[in-house]
Amino acid sequence: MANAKYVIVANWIKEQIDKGKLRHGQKIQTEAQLSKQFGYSRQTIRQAISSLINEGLLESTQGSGTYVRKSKRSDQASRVIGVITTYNTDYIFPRILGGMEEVLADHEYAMQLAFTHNRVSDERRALELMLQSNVDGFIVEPTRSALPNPNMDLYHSLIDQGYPLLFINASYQTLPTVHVALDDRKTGKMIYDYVFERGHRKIFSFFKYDDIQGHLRYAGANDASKLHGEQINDDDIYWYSTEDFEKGIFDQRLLERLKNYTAVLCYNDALAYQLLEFLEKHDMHVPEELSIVSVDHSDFIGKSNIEITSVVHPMQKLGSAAAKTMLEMVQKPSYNTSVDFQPRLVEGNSVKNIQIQIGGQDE
Amino acid sequence: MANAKYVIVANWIKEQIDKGKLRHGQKIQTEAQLSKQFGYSRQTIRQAISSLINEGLLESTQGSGTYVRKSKRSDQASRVIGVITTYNTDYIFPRILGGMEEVLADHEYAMQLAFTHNRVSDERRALELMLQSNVDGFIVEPTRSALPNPNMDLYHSLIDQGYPLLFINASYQTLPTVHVALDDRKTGKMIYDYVFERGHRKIFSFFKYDDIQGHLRYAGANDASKLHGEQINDDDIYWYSTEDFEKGIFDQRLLERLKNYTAVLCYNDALAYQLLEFLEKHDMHVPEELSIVSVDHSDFIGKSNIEITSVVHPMQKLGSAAAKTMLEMVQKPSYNTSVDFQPRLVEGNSVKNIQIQIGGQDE
DNA sequence: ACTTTCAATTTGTACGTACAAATTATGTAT
DNA sequence: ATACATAATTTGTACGTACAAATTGAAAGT
Repeated sequence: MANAKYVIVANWIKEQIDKGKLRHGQKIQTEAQLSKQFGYSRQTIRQAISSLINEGLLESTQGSGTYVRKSKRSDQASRVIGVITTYNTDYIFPRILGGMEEVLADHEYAMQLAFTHNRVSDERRALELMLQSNVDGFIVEPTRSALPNPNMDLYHSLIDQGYPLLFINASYQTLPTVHVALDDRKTGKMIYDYVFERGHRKIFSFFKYDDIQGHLRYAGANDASKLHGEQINDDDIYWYSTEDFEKGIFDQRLLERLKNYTAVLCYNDALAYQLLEFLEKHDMHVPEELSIVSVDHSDFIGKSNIEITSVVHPMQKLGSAAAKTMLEMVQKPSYNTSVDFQPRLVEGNSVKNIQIQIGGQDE
Repeated sequence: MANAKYVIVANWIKEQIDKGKLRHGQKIQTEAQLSKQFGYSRQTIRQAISSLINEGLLESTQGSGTYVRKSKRSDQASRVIGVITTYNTDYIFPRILGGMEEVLADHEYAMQLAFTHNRVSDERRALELMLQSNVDGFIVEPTRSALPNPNMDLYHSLIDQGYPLLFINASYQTLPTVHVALDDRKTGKMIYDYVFERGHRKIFSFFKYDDIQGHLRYAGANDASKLHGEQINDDDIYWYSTEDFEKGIFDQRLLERLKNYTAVLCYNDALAYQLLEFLEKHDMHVPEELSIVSVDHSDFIGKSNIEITSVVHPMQKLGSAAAKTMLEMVQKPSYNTSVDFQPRLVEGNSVKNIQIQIGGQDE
């Protein structure tokens, strides 16, 4: 190795920054001090510092001193926003991206895109790639937001470096940041209320356990049940993960289980329409025998004539709101106004009205 | 101004490069020569050269000399591929992008995305944005590929600058470049052949006139008709544009017109399923009264139970093939192998077999 | 309490020397 | 003619000095 002296000094300063002994914006030793410390001439020290300035790690002001740069990037805006979502094949993501792209393009910003396929390893790779290619800010749809996330180190260093970070659809619980999302708790409450008000008392639910939206929609449904003096039991819920869904969760046993209920709350339309198809294949009629209510109000229509009653997902609006928020954040680093879209339910013909009695809210 | 000496020297060298007196790859004067020429010390000259090296204009080799860099851009790969498509909301684009993203991410490349909404002004904006943000190559789905394109200046300067440029789905006729696409001419031939072989002789067609795919599929259908000794008349074709389709092209007059035919060739599924819905609303049965064949084989299913017979669009495969081709082009600038996907037809139940006579191919 | 002035500190510019390391050109031996 | 050793050339590292320019903080003045 036997490096040159100035390389030794440069590496030493780098280490100090990495170790955290020198923080962003902090002043480093003066050239004279370093010269004395290492026993090298001031010129050699200057060469070391000069190389680090070129790397963008330091900046110095005549008469004042040399400082650690606040962030590697702030020098020039690249006018590119990094967007990381789980999928693009789904029914809502293309719309979200469309909404974003429109706003970003209007403001002469480009969009850099990566998908995580809801896998944290892909999320890591996506974040690292985008950090390398110098984006101005990050719009991220969390991956497995309800589970411990191994990429928190990256998110934290990202925040430390001053990158605007905005989450859509959900946010990580351990990371207090700005978000643009559907109010999932109220959404859960709304779909429970809807079937309850139409007389349903035996209510089954499908919720995702790896996304925080599943937790929140469950919590909302729970809120609603308690307000009505009801209680959701563990048996009334089917928790599933992304992988479970991909493998397929419907079988004979589940069919038998569902026969004890009159209504089903679905985490989203992807599940709801699969359920609908499954039920019709096994001659269980919707909504006569079983009512279904869901979330997303996607316009993909199954083979049946049933249109599922569901809460509307803002999609385009969510995308454009996220883009607008991000552009605010890029300009004002202090901007931290989250957007929560209030749920709105659109009626289809998937819920049967079985009004037992008028005003019969108590048991 | 009264600049520092090293700034004077640096500016002088810059001028020499700009004036063309020093060309890319050429060796500049030695430090000793410059020192003598300016009457400044070698250290001062070194400082000037050092600043230009940091700007990326020069590079020097110990023992050999200092040289003008070949080009500003090729020095560092940004590992970002620019992708410009018309839409993302459609049924095929999310899949194409998905296929691309997978391959690019696997090779640690990021994807920068913009949509043109099939408008040349948006295409221009997208190209300009991407040129600014330093991408390594362009994957472009042409906008209104059949009409004269006002952005040819940008495409030409892009090629001149040595950017790899790859077109998907279609290509501009005036621009000889690499492409990855479905063989649209054969596709047109295939759908014509399919209905012809099932006895249809009164064949109507819907083709887009602003995309070259429309022209090619029409040409293919024409090829087929001639081989069968038939002739497509002008009255047998409905030419439409992106705007026409958005406004809606189906009306009573068209319905009357279609009653003279037994089969319809559709440019793509977006049109075919709208046509299907329109026909059913007006009590015209498919395929009993009118057969439909189309292109894309999208899996979105209309309210009816009809599944339209159509040529499969490669989608994911096309996306990943495009990404792979682009990565080849980035590595080898000479790479110019286009990929043409051969059409494959998947049968639904939208075409009636009206075999008039066996082997009755003449007239 | 506020401003002004001035000195000390710190980085920036400029020149000089010396030798090391890599490349290139030259000359010599085979 | 080819291979090898050697010299010359050219950039890289390192130290030194000197002064300029900008900032900072303390002292002095109002």
